Amino acid sequence: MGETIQSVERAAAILRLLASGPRQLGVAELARGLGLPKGTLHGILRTLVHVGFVEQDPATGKYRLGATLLHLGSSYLDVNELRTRSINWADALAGRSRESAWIGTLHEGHVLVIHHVFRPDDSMQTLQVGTYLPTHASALGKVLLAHDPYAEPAEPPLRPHTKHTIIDPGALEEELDRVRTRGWAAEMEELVDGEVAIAAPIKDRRGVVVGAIGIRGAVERLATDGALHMEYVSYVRDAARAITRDLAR
Amino acid sequence: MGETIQSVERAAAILRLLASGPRQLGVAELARGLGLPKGTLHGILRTLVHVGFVEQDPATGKYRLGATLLHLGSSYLDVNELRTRSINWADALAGRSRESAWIGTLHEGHVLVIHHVFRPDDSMQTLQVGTYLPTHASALGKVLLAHDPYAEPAEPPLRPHTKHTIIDPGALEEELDRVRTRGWAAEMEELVDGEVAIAAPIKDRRGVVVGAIGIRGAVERLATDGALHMEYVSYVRDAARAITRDLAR
DNA sequence: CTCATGGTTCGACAATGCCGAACGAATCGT
DNA sequence: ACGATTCGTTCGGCATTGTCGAACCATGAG
Repeated sequence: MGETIQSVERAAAILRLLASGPRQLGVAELARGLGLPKGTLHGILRTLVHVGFVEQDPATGKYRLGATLLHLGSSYLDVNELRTRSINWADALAGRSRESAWIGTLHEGHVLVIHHVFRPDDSMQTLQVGTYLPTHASALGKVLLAHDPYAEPAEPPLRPHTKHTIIDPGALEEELDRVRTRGWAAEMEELVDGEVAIAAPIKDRRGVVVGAIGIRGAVERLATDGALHMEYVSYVRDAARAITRDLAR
Repeated sequence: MGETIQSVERAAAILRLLASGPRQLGVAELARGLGLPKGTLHGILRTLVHVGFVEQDPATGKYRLGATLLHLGSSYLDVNELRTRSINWADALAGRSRESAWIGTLHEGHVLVIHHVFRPDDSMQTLQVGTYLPTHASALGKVLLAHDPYAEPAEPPLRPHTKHTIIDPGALEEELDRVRTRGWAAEMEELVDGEVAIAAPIKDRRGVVVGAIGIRGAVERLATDGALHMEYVSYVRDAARAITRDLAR
């Protein structure tokens, strides 16, 4: 056995491809996308259907992700120590700031949202747990990037989300320096127009940054004339410090 | 190739076993649980780690689920038609009833929660999307069970969650009959003490039940002297009918 | 009505991954 | 402090396992 099991790796590639778009894919499309013969793919797909990781549309014969994955994903949240330890602090942060609170980790070049508390007194928000945020255009991402030992500033080019998004690698590096020295990150309408965010790093007992926590809300509530209200910054930093302390025990 | 690919099936079994408990498991434990040689498992685990489905604790060497699964699970939600079509209705239901709204599907003998709207004006609730509810002890489960062609009342024995849980198979069958004729299900403190729930079926364009929608809240708000307030029942049934109509288009 | 495209089946070949025993490290119990 | 377990990991031979490509039907478009 050389290094890694071929069929399992291929199965994972199929799942990732199915997850990459909202569309459901057929055998032929997958074969083209992965450069594998149709017959081979069919065998793996049959197995994935059997274990519930993939579902097949009875009408068209095309394939999509299965419900078992949803359950496995939520099981991951139970195991995740960072999340279980920080849930209460995120609730408190949301309550004190009266804005939505977020917790994220670095994962494959993106910020993976592992917890999300809605803004109090404001329903009609969709939950973002499990989704990706861009590292260069989010407060959480800047914090994680700034403290990542491998300093991987996501694969260029930096995609602009609004006209305020930092797309110049040099400017991003300067911004990350500021984040490092200051200890927290701001994001001024760089991901969504009209929304700003604040984030601070969470460290484990050895001092390495394992995640970030922050809030996000309308610019008119959190800032005046482009300057953040510092009370919100202290809320976020307090929460981050509390979780860090909690993880050290 | 007989029927299904061995290594992929084994990989899935590993993931399910890791998801079954909050604890992280070692190679030896997995080998015992699955009846496979340690060496074999190690190879599959190495691959699962490589694709991010599994993480290994650097300290203890034990394995736990990986972050990629969380992202795959949330991707499933994007693809799921029932969910995308019913989100708005669930929001409306939660708003009108001022209680938490839930949408679930039958999956491997459990109710899989695919959407969950918090109760308005009440933060500090943990999201339940992706978790399982028992079929025999939840309003959603009763609805789904009552209309399941394969009529699988979950594997006995029926586990009691409170002293009101229906644990007698005969009594459950009677209850399901009532649900069928009445068109909706009630659950009076059968899952959690002090909480009641109401649910109604969602059908696709062919008329088969593909899911259920309902609300859940404190018994003192939703009922008086053990009798549900019928206005809540109509809220739920209205929402279910609206989604059914929506799916038919 | 034809043709292209999509999902599925099949059988032969050999590459692939399974297995069991052996290794070194860590932990537990005494 | 020291054996005795128990753990995660490595390795190489064997045959089981999965890969491959061509052939098979359905479906839908032109």
